Amino acid sequence: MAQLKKSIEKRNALIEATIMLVNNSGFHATPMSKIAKMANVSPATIYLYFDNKQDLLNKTYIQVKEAYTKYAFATYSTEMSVEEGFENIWKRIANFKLKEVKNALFLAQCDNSPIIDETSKEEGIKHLQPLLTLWEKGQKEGIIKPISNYLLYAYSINPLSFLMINQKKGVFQLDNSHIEDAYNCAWNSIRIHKQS
Amino acid sequence: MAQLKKSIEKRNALIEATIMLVNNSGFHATPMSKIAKMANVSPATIYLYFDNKQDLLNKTYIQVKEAYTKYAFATYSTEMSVEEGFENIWKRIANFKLKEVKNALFLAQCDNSPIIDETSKEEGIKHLQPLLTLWEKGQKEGIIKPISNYLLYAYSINPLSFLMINQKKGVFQLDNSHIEDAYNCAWNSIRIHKQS
DNA sequence: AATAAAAGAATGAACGTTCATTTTTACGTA
DNA sequence: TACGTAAAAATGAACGTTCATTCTTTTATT
Repeated sequence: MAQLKKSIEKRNALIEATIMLVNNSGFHATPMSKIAKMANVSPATIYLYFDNKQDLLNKTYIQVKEAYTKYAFATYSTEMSVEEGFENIWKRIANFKLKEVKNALFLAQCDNSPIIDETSKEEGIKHLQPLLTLWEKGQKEGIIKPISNYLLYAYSINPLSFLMINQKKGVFQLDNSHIEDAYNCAWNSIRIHKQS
Repeated sequence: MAQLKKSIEKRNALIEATIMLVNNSGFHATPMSKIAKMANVSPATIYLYFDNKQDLLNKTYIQVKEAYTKYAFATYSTEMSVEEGFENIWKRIANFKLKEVKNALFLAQCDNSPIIDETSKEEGIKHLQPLLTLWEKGQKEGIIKPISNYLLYAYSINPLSFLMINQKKGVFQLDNSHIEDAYNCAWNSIRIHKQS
């Protein structure tokens, strides 16, 4: 791989095209030639920026995942209370999925299939730490259920991916009132309820 | 396609092989030749049972989905109360995912990617009706939140798929105590809480 | 003019599917 | 029961296409 000069635009066009085409057809059903065409580039040019097709996918995944986590925590501060902090992070994540549908769909598909190298996936998960720390704090304070992080994530964050996918199909609209309902589901599923 | 006689075994072997290989590599990365080899059959033989590769995948999907929904509702009766009925169905679903890991993973991957025809997916969803009816009843009784079916599903049922996938990776173990925790998350997320 | 970037055509491997042939099964006849 | 035969089922090799990647040439940059 050579030094890239004025070519960041081209690299971005390639990543953009990859996202679009993978969303619509899946990775293996998307030929390099199509990616090249959509990015207005020769197929050979892709190989100036990426080692091969798998590398293109991995790098795309990591880049999108980083943008996602960066967005998720942009307005969060560790000074916030547990409930306030959770609501803040959750709504940022929901917002990302509303605004950046393409990117969110791409992540959902990658996370649910074996097309991404396991090492690239780990690379992408790293930045989730602030949320895990917040949960830990909430558990110490008796606000969050004392259960595995995987369960907390499965019930409070992951459902948004499912809603995304169904929104894409057009059978469901994830508008602002639904977002509020969804937030209540998420929060109710992980918070501790006073005994009845 | 001709009449199939003693060949149900062969058909099943093909479907079984498809599930295994798609789970491990994804659909497009699984050549027909490998499916044939794993089923101890010639590649050409596949075409006696299925029209083409896509048809093989669709039929596999529908068959597994039907087994799944049949299992899910096997012990449910409409006489049950809403909470009882929900717990019954939920735990059957969880159980299916514990016992039939291969099948559950296969469904999760198909449901989250564009590899299955939309018509086949609709075919697979049809059998979920009893759960939707139960929710409707619960909403009338003021027990279940008055929100979209998609939200109810996203928060109470879909998280199990995520937990599945992470179990397969070996980073999480979905044992009986986790199941109980997960059930509480699910139920808390969709039931109406008394005002605080 | 020299070097880097990009292009398009070429290459070779892999794959889905089909074809020509062989093997197995079913069954009527002796 | 044993045999012969026609249909069904199954096979392995072959075909044609697609695709990732590389090679050679052209274009842009310094």
